[in-house]
Amino acid sequence: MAQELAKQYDPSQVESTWYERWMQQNIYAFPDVPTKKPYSILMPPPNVTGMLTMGHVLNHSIQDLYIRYKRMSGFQAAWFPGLDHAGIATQSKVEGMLRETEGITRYDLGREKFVERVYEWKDKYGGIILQQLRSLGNSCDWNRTLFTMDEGASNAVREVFIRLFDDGLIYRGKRIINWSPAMQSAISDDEVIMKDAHDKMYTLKYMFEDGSGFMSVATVRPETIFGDVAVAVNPTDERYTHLVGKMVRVPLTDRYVPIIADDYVEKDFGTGCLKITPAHDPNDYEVGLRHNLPVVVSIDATAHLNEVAGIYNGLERFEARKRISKDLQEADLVVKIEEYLHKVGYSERGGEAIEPYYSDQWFIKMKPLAELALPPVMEGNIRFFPDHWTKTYEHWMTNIRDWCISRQLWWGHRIPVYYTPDGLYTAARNEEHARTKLNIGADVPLTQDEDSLDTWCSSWLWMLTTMNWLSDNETEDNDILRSYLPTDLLVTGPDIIFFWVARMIMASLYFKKEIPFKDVYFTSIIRDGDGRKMSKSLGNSPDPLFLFKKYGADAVRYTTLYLAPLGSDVKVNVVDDNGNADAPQMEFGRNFANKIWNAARFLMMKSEESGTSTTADTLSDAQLSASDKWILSRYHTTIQAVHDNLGAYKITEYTRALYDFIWKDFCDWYIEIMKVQFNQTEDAAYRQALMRFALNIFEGALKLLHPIMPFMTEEIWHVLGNRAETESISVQDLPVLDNNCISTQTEQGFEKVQLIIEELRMMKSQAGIKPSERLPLVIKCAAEDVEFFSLVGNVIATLTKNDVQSIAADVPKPDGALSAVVRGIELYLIAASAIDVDKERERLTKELERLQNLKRGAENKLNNEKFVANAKPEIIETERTKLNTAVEGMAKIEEALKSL
RNA sequence: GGGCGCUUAGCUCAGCUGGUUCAGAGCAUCUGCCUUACAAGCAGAGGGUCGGCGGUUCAAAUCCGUCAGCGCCCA
Repeated sequence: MAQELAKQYDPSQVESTWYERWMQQNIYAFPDVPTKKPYSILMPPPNVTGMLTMGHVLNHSIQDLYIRYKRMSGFQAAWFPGLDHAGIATQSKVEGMLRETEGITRYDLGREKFVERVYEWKDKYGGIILQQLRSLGNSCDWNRTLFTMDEGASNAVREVFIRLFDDGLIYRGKRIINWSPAMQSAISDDEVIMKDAHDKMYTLKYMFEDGSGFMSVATVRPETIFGDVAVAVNPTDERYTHLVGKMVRVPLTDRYVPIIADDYVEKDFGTGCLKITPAHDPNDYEVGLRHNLPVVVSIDATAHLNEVAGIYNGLERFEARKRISKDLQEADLVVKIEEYLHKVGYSERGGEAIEPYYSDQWFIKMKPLAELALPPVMEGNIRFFPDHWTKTYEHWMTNIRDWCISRQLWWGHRIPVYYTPDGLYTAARNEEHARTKLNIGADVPLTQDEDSLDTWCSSWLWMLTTMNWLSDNETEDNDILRSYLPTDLLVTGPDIIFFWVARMIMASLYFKKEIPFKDVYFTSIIRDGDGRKMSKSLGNSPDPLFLFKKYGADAVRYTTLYLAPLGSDVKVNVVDDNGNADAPQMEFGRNFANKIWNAARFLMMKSEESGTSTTADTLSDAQLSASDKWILSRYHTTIQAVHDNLGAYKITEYTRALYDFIWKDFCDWYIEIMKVQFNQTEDAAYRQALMRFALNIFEGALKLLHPIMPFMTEEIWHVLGNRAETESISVQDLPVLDNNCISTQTEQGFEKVQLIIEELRMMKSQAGIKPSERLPLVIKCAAEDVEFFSLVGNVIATLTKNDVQSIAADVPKPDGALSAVVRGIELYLIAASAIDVDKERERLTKELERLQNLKRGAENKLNNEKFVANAKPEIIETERTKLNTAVEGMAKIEEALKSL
């Protein structure tokens, strides 16, 4: 214990050292067959696209908190880590990098070379991310790290495709899908972000075939007129019913299209006439299907107009809009142009406007899966925290739409479908398998589908692939699955409730007939000072590593969880620090860490002074002072609070309970009292026992705090106990709750002592007397309390820097003294010089007013018959006590005022 | 248009299964302290009619309704 501790806590050295030792000891690995009751968590795999954000810090801190908490509660803690290949996001990053650094596109490299380059990227950034997660302190079993493109995971993805195909749940078809022109790929509905757009509403003239005038048709996309196949009106719209069946001419063309009637058209919208362009609008597509209309594609995959557009062939869509708008006006085919605010879909990745695109894609039929996945959540077998997300989940599941899973990307799992030249196709593991399924010979050439699968086609199997399900194409069950599925907790952001959470529930139930997890904790969304969500794309998140370096990972973890309540977003102010985004609120956690560090320094110093040892006896029951009993009661109350709050996922409450106990109760009060107790005797055995007592509580508090501040608690636990490097606090048991130690009576008694001390300090402060000026103190209390206050008198005197003159039931009020009444106890401080009578009168009058209000409030209640009749007895009793103490106190203060 | 959430001190947020002297914490501000654990600290102080209105109740920051503002999700 001879180690010198710095005055200020320096996390940098401590954190890296301990993480390395934990890894060397391999203490976070877990066996396939648990030796204890298992508790498992699936880590949502971070993307390999770049750096982590504050959101990851929050999410991973919560997971690590629960894993460590359960590990210290006697469970086999099993945290499965991994990384996600993030198809579209990663491919776009790598393409961007190639464009900027080498001026080339993926087509210049070809598929194979391009994928090699993406793997290089993945190795680099995946490595960085894993390093960041280590810096955070994650106690997962890294030996089990799974990458979604690993062979085992890929096998499962392929097998799942084949099964769903064979079960008739996967189909291929021409549909309108969301097309990202930048990525040259389909994207799912969930990857489209709707944003307000200021556009123009054009009302165009569609001339009648017989020359009898025109229909006014409103559109925001005049560039799509070449794909028009009809003009639709509402069947109940009397303005137009007589026109249904007539033909009108598409502006700027020689084509005529019919006027049709369809419910989809809103009479009040625009002119009530809608142009129908099935190839370029999903709603129009549905209308087209109902009326057997052709699909005319006029915009190609690169968002340029095609040959159908005649002289506009080859123009980019927005350029075309300008040209066509101008030409329409010159041809007198425009009725009016108005400003129009509406929602437009943009690609989550590329950021460009989505182009609805008519093309061949692969889909999963979602309805049968949704029917499986809804009941467990509605019936509470899977619980959401906060609970209100179940409504969102229910709505999505009951309005489910088929999932477009094909992506025209090179980075991802290639679709395992093989085609013959005759157009036969099937899903298979390989060509041989496909030939068997198609019953064709080796001479028939086969080609594999060029497209890749949506990234979530691997993520939705995460609870299975992390446990090696079908990793060899065949093994349906194994020790890991039997032991750890369903997992206990999933921690994730509510923004991926559909992408991921819902689909995992579907996949788990469909393929394994088992729920994937029991509890789902939806984290807060972290926003910057302006309320914007922190994200990689916005670049408004501080770099976690910068924050770790400046404040310590423990401090960042602690502050983040302290700030992030269940169920609502959290704002973190971001300021600039020499070019780095900084979050000054993290000082809160850093200061807390420093406080704990210094408490440890103090305890160590006194331990050495007393010569106590880890094996020394603690205080006997008979030796416990009122203060000792009080801190013991607070300590066990805190243990209870930790379990209650973590059990209810009230993480913020957990952080507050520990903050209050350690800083307020232990440091502000108990340590100061300990000093008094330590110094008032020379008894070495008592001093050692006292230190042992305090150390036991402090080490217990460290254990309770370890799940959220793993590094610092480990360091201090070693220093205080002089423990070997191979030991770890993270595999110790949490302190055991003893309800016998919790006493409201003890706590209330001590509360009086606290109030008296605070009152005495305030009396000096307000009278302008220096805190350090020692004054004689007289305490006048009820006879039965004299003994109690005599025992704590020294504490009161020392903590207020006064000297006890007398503690008795019947002392006369000293002359020229400052006086106060606290809970019926009279306090007198005998000032050396004349007291300021005006100030004293002011202070006493203020207190008198406060008591008068208290008295009035209590009286009003007690005089109210209905209150006395309805309120719970203990509430009534409290009001009576309140009234009595107020009346008593007032009498004493009035007396004091008179004698001034 | 439908659904969900938020609004408490200058700032960031607790408290909200209604009642313990309940209006709190941290930061910021002001005053005094380098008291041998800690100035990243200690001791004190000021600061809010708990978004507006209405209701239920003996009792509302807490429950209900409504309005306003902000945010998110889905059409």
